[in-house]
Amino acid sequence: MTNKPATIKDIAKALNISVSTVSKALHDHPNIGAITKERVKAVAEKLNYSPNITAIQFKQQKTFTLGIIIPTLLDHFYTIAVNGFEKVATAAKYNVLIGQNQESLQREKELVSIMQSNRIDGLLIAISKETNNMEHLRKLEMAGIPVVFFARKPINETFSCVSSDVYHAAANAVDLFVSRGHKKIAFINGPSHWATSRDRFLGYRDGLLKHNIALDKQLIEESDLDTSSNYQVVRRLMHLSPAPTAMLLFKDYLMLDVMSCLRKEFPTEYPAIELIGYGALPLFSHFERPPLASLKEQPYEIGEQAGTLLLNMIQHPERDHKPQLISLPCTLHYFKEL
Amino acid sequence: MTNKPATIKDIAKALNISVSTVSKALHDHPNIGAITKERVKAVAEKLNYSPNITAIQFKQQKTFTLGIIIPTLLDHFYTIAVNGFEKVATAAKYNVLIGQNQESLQREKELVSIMQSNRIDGLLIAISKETNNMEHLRKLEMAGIPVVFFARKPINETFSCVSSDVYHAAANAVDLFVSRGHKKIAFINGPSHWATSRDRFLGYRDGLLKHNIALDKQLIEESDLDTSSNYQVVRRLMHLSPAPTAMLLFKDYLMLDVMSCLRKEFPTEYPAIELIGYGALPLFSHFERPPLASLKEQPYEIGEQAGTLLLNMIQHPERDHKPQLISLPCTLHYFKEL
DNA sequence: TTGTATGCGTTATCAG
DNA sequence: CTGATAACGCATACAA
Repeated sequence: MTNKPATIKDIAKALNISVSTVSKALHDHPNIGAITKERVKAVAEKLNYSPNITAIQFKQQKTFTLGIIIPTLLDHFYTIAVNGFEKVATAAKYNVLIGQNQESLQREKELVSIMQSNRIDGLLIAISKETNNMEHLRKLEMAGIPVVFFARKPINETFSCVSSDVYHAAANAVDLFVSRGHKKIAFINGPSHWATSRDRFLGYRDGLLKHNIALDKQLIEESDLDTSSNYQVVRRLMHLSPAPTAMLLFKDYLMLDVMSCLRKEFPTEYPAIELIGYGALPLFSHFERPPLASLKEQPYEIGEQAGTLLLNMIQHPERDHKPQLISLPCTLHYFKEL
Repeated sequence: MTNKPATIKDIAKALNISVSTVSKALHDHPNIGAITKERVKAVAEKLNYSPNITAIQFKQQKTFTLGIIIPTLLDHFYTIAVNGFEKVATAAKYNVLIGQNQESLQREKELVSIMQSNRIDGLLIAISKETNNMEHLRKLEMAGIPVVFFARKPINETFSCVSSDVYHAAANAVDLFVSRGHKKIAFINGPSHWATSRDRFLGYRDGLLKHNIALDKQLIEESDLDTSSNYQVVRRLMHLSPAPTAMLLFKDYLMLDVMSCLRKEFPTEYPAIELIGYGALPLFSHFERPPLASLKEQPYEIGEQAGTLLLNMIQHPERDHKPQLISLPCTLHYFKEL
């Protein structure tokens, strides 16, 4: 049949009443008689009526849609965050539009523009590694669409952000390394313009300080998060003398590359080297020789809290929303028995 | 400032011309003068005009939005399929709404209903493992919204479906096992009401037949795809005498559980057992003791083709769209040198 | 070549 | 308690 969907007009006609009465009846408006309401609802049911959301969106100037932009759906940290975000969004009757920037600023701008013309009510974003300029996001804010960052945020940018407490996590990792006798603890960090990289570094530095270990710049590297760069960095570290006996890694995905590189290119040294990453990927449980540990983050909760923050900004635009920084604790997750 | 976004009205007022002229000018309508077009576009630019998509959607009775429902974003097969789907959707100027049924029929129905009231123009779906009844999807079709299945489809349902050619893949896997001397080849399948399970079985059966190996029902199991079920099934197989020396597995995620179970509970037998799954997960490249092989599927291409099919149905509703079954070849991907 | 008028489905305001 | 009507932004048939 593929009939056109029924509208309130059809209901009105069927009952010989006005559309406004129908509209009110369907919304249980107080000054509509109980009998009328019932009759309207019965006909609505019979005609298989379902409100035309596009009309409502248009009329209300609200889409009840939130955007979330992440680097890639292939990283479980982000997909889990999406799930947490969707939970609070759904609970508040909002839809979620997901976009992947694929670590490209260009793509990210396109996505923001598409989402803006789709009239999203708010945006949650983990910026691409290329994103060195926040114009496209400031523009959104100017247009009255709140923006919340998560996981990644440049130093000195005044947006709200929800992320992991990577500072204390790094310090804890150093504690563990030191307690296991390590002195040459290398650190491979992520992009240095991110606050979340800087905080990892500070935690690492203060952790070493606490144990009276001098900071050795040679042991600190920065990866741009692709495999060939990761291999390069490991080679550089392993050719130091003495080479590090432990490494703190920006992310578990980086740790995977580090492990592969060590296994293939430094097989004799590898067994003595201990590694700690961030993320605690479940796949390590399938490894026969897992890394020492990983700092387990809370992506689901990060998504939830970011969503709550965003909804709050949307639902109370009149309030003054100072940028907030929220960080959720990480826990050391051991893959080996100690 | 958070000014209201500019509309064509504003542009018209600024130039003292009519809205229809503006509308046409912006669309490069043939019978608008070149000078007028330029002036309109200049003002549009200056006012930072961006069309109100909600109004267009409402007016055109089309949302230019496609839905895709998958079991979970945590399975890379599906996220890659989403990417392929997004590619063709984006190229055709369509947006994509992603939903996860989390293997729940209940949730799937909710998603379909939400997407329907959001007036999606078409739906691509990999049904949940609980989905034994297609009412909610038939309803969509009745409402004129085309539906295409992918990866999973019940036997005997007349929907279009794009999936892997699992039949030949299974036969190839059996060939490889036999060439390596295996005679006791177990098979752990997925839900038996899916065509994609039945086809795997047929390929397995015909593969054995070709090599004159009798089908042994004891060697055939069905998993309901959760870890504890997977462990149970492996235990049952390993307690046969003689136990199988090779196993063909419905999916790589199942293979991961099989490997863990074998490693933990059958450590002496494990090294002699060879495994082949479906999917060729990249994570196996990080394993020191990877499985024998996996049947590499083409999720990206599956997403693309399903998207193309769907767009075709949307853009040419007048044509008669008989349900099509498309299957894309798998290739044997070896993790070990043979 | 440009302008005028209409309608898409809904809600809200106001009048009865 | 119910009804008539305007308005949201845009595209388009039709008029000028």
